[in-house]
Amino acid sequence: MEFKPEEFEKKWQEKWESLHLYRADDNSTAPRCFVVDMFPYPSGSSMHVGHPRGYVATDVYSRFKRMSGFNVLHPMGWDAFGLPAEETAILNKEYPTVTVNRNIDKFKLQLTMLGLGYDWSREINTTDPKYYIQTQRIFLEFFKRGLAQNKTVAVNWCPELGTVLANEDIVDGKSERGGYPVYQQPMRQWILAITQYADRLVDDLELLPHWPEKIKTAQRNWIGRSEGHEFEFVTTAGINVPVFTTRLETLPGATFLVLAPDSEITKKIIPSAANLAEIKNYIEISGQKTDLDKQLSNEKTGVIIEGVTATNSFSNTQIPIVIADYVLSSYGTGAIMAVPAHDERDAEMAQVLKLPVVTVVEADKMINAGSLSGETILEARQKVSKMINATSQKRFKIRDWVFSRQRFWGEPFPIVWVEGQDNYELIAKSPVGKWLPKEPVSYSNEAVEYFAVPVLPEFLSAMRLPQVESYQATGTLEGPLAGISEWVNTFINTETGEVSNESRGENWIPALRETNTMPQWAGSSWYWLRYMDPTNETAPFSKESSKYWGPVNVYAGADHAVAHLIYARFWHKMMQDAGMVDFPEPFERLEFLGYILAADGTKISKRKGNSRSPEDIVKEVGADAFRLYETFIGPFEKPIPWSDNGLIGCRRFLEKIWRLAETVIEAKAEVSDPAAASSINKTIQKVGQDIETFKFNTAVSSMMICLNEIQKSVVSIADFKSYLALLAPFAPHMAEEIWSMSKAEGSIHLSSWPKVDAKMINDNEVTVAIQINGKHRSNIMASRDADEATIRGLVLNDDAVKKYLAGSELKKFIYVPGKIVSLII
RNA sequence: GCCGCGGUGGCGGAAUUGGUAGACGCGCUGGACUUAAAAUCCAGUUGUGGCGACACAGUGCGGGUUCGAUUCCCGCCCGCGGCACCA
Repeated sequence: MEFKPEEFEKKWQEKWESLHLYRADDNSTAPRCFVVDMFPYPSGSSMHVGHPRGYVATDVYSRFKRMSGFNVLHPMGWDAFGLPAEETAILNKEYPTVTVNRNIDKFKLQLTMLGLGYDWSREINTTDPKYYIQTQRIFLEFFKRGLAQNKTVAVNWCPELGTVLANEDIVDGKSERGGYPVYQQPMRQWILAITQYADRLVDDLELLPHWPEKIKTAQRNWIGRSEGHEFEFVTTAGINVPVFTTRLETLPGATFLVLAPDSEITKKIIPSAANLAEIKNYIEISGQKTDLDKQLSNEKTGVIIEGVTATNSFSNTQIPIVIADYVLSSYGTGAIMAVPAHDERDAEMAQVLKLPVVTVVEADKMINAGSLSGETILEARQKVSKMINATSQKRFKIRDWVFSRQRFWGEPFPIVWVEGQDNYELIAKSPVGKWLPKEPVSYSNEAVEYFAVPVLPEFLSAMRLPQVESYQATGTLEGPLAGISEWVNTFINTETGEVSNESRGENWIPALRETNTMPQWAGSSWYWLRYMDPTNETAPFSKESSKYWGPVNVYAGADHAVAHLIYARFWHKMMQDAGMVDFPEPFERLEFLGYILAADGTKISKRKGNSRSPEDIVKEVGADAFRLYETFIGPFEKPIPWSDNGLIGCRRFLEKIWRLAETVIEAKAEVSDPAAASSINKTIQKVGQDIETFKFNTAVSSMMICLNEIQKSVVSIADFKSYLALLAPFAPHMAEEIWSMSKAEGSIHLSSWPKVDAKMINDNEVTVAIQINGKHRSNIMASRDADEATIRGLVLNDDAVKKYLAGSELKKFIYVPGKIVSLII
């Protein structure tokens, strides 16, 4: 019979789904295994050959764990909020839900076509109101803890996209999407205080031994914790300048101070300057620089404040104060002591402004530093600290997270604004009170003060995105929701906290709904928890479900080394503090996936049309061969250019198995050849180990080696079934088809992973290599546990060895048991 | 600039508590089958020299340690990824 995968693949896919083969059991006593893929954004352009790489790998892993006796939860979902869907929807004049659902259907079809065994009963979609009402619910926990704040900050405003972008959305000073210019604009924004968790986010990386070191390092760098000292310089302007430094011992070499142009301290000091006009001019110019400008030109600019100096309290000298934009107002105190001898940037500045350079450290010892000369750096640091009464300080690079977007297609904040403190205090007496932070969140607009009031979980349905005709950008800094009056104008009941667009008499006061929406990161910051309890309507998930399923055992995906994986950890830790989960980290093990690149080594992109569709490949070689190739192509974590070349090899491999199956089933042998049995048992061991460690390429290779070894031998049906079981995670359709052809019971995917029969592995006779003066010259066969004398006899009797030894003296004989003999002559 | 990862045949790659480099797959060469082709099967395939047995060289480059180095150490070169004036 010919091998025609197209004739049985669909049949099995439908059968598996109807049998609920991949449903996880919430009440099993078996050990659990929770495997999560980074869920995709269902774009309009459907999947290319790169997407399935990770999904196939986790599918193989999940099938292997299921066969090994685990209660496996392997679900899938959609990260469907965000700009592209909104833009497509505007273009097609349809509600974004229509766009999103169409794309999801397409993606789901593609995943199913590949035989990926997900538990679809737990499918989630971040844009489903039943899901995002829970995202809003979690936001309330941030709000309650004072972690959701409202600040007017300079944000990255992108006029073309009509929105504010996070730093992560900007690449080389331009928007990641579209490559448009980005400008700094002050705006009222929601901020999540991730900096309050910075220490824990660094420290708890220690709890993650099964994360790749490179991801942990990237996170440490991103959070950027540095430990140093803070202290003040006295100035002749009568104002003290606080500075932060990690090199306190270099204070003797501090020859000037530098202030960030936009810092508060600069504003206070410059009225005393003799060259105020020059300074104001500099501040204005540097304020107009975009991030891109700053990256393009690394040349230092700055201006000295004339008529004001600061005291270096160590050397007791007066030093100049400089305003320069290489110092950032957003880090440290917005002011530094400049030590040009020991800091490259300060050195450049000193050169531009011709300021003095004093070397105070040489070969790790202090010099030119008065009483400190000769001391080590650490001793000097401690002494200076005492001398000037500096305080130890920790500082972080990571900033609080700008968490709002001026878009329509995102989760609305569960917040309404009421006018005036009286109204706020009135509402605080209602059940809303226990959801309020210690410090009220408020802002002023045209002399009116507005207070943020959370919408209680039971009334969150009032905060669903409205179904409206137009949801285009307003063209102002505000988002589309600001232009929809039935969204903006509402009422809140001061007794109950209920929100409604109709005032129903007493206790109802006017309120304004928040018009910003959350960024796409919101829904993806907790979704793995929703899989555990996907239909819960009263909470994001139950405590019991998270106790049973959490944490995720294996989380697999590409990219997002910092942003998503830090946000997810941050949300998780907040939820731990809120008592929603009781484990500190969401992902026990992280497997980082390498991208499939286009054949030319560049990124696959729709625009360039440099990729192939999975449909085409499935048509050509079948889903199983495609799956095999996706895993065989190279190490999981390594980026690899796509090439069709190896596909045919995987297809041939399956055809050979198909032919062997026919022979085996017909022959009905009771016992295999010993060599074949040995080979299969060795392979069982190897494949299991390799899948567990995500080395899928060598697992496939070892199955190929085994097939080459057994295809000419007598193989019993039982042994062949063992082999088939190894193949099942990789080629589920064909394995199932042959399984049923051999009249086996049930599905192969619910059968047990074969046990290694150590007795069948014949590894007593081994090849021992012989090296003479470091060169490989010959091999002998020997018993694995032969003693040295026996080996010595065999070696000296070997023809090749005799030839080399003729006329020479054997100086040394080294035997590494079972492996090698090294002779020195 | 800083941090991380990597460099092995024509190609994807395998092998690292130091022990036969190039498994497996693709491609290529020759052969069998066929009227012919496809498919399949068999043999070969790191380079150089040799009809051949075989010899020498060989894991980015230069050194070192070792009986033995793709693996460890020192100094470079190149590529990829991330961060980027963070005091």
